[in-house]
Amino acid sequence: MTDTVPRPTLEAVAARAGVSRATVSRVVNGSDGVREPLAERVRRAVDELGYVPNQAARSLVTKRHDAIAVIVAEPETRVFADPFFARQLRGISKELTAHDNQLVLLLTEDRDDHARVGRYLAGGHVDGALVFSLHIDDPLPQLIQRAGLPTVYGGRPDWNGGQGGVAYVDSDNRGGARDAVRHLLGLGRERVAHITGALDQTAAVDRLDGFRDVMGGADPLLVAEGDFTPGGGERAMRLLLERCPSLDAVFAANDLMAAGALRVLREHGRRVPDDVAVVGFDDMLPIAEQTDPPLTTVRQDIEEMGRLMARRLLNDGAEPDGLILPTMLVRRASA
Amino acid sequence: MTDTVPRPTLEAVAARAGVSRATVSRVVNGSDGVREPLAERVRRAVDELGYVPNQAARSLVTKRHDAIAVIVAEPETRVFADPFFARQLRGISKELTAHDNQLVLLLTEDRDDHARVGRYLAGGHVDGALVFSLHIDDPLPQLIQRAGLPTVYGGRPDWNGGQGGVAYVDSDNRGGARDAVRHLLGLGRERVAHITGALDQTAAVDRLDGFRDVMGGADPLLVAEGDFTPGGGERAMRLLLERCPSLDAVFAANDLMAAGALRVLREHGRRVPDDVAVVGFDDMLPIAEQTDPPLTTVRQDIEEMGRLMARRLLNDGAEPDGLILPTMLVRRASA
DNA sequence: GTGAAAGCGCTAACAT
DNA sequence: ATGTTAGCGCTTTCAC
Repeated sequence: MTDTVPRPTLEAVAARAGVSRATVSRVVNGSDGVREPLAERVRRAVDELGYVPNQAARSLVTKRHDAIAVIVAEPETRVFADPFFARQLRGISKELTAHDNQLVLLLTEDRDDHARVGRYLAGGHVDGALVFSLHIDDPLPQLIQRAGLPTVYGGRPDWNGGQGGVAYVDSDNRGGARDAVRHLLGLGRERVAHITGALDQTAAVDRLDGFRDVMGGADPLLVAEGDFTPGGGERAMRLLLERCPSLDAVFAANDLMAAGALRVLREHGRRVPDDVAVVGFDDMLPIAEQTDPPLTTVRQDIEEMGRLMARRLLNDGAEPDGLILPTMLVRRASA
Repeated sequence: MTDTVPRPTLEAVAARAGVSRATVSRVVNGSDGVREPLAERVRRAVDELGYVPNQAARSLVTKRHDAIAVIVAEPETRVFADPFFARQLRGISKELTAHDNQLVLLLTEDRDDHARVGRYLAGGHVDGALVFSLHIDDPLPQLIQRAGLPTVYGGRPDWNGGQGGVAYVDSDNRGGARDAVRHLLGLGRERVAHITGALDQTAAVDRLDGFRDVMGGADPLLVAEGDFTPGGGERAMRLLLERCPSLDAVFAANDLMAAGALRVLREHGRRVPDDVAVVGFDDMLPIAEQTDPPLTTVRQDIEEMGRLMARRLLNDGAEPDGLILPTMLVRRASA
């Protein structure tokens, strides 16, 4: 790494402005109590020297870092196959930026990474953590709790978080699923099937619960387990068609699977929505708009979710409980 | 932000091990020259206390941060509509992790952000920068150069970078485009059209150049400008169909536009590939595999690109020149 | 080989 | 209102 020219220090600015370091520090940090003529002199010196505070030195004494870690635990490539991740990141980034915080991204794929992340968090580089994509039984939360950092989870964790519970932000997966199924029922459909997501993620479980809320004790053969991938959606759709050829509607736990289902339906000569109506979940563009026919789906505001996670963390609004964002049914041609 | 328990310091470890701080420091940093019995005592003390070095204190003296900034300049939402971004990030993350470096993500959308980023880089928080998604005339490179940080660009920048040139990693856009067009010609197609990307990005320009390398002075009406979005692909395809109803092949500068073109073609009753053969660029899954018919396209290894960028930066292999990665034609059903 | 001591650049009491 | 001073926790000469 090429050496960078030594940057001016507080001392240098103080000398140039003919004041003490403390005064410069006050001006730089916007602390009041420096009279105008002086403050102005300092500001000029700062400009002339191109002074920028050394963050390491500052952190050393303040014990703050103005940085938070975003941890995405995703061993599979799933995250990278959809824009979800990028959207949340963007929401987070916006909020963090507004509060002058930096975003340190920690991507983890396997156990080794977990240890590394644990060490990093314990190392006191960041003021808090935002955590995503947890699967049931993920060891990460324990590591994080041990590090004793304020943390907000993205998506309802599967464990209660002990005494105080845990701070998280999630979409109203269950309510959204109910809306989807009710919409199908409202269309006059009678045999509504469901393709679940990977059931080791709470989002999948919650959407399944929503489906059941409305369908009650419907034929269990109308539920097929998927995994949130297009391939999984295809397999599940084939299975459903085999088990219940008479089905007239499908609610898939995400758009990717709905797209897969659409293909299988076409392959089997079923017209959508005439023969079978299809609803997805996410409103993930460009998927939802590009399917044939365009997908009716449940929209969740991913970016807002990211923003709110960051906001809670920064406000120490990280009160240990869940914040649930509303979803919205978006009608297109598939149902 | 809840206060975190004070963590043990070097001093504490030294006391517990009955040695000096200097010795502990040596052991912790793997410096040789500490005899075995002692070293072991220190290691035990570290474990027992759960000591983790304070990075701020360390940086203060070493002036290194073991962190690099990844800057994604993307005012539009394009990045977020495709998995490109996430893939590159993943490659970078892997490489960085292997070298015990952290990834600080800087997302920028507008001019204000640029100033912020400039300040951040100048602030000496990171040891280097990786920069993406530049558009022609982007002011960012200047800011970065002024900060004097080692930098590697993702994708060929449009400016020479002055004296020494500039370090970057890019796919062989031009060569890939040539392969695509030759493939079409090899299929016996005679009127090959091209839908370009946003021509303020070098990737789009290079792909267009590749097209022209092969097609020579073909009818200029066979080239329509797109913008890398599906909508842009649709518009361009309509235009092309209008101008040259006899076209029998299309090379789109990315898969998203190819998908749009496919829809328009179908809408106009042209069969693919029988009437019109279509080739995309990127091999962006799940897009390329999910279109109807699945897309023949030019694959670029995005993750590898990210990895190499990081590697060059860390090795100070940031020699000021370009590294071009090969592309590969992937045949599916559309051509 | 090991320890003592001098800072790195900054903030925050405490004086004045 | 401004300056003086004592560290923050670590690495790194320099003695021993």
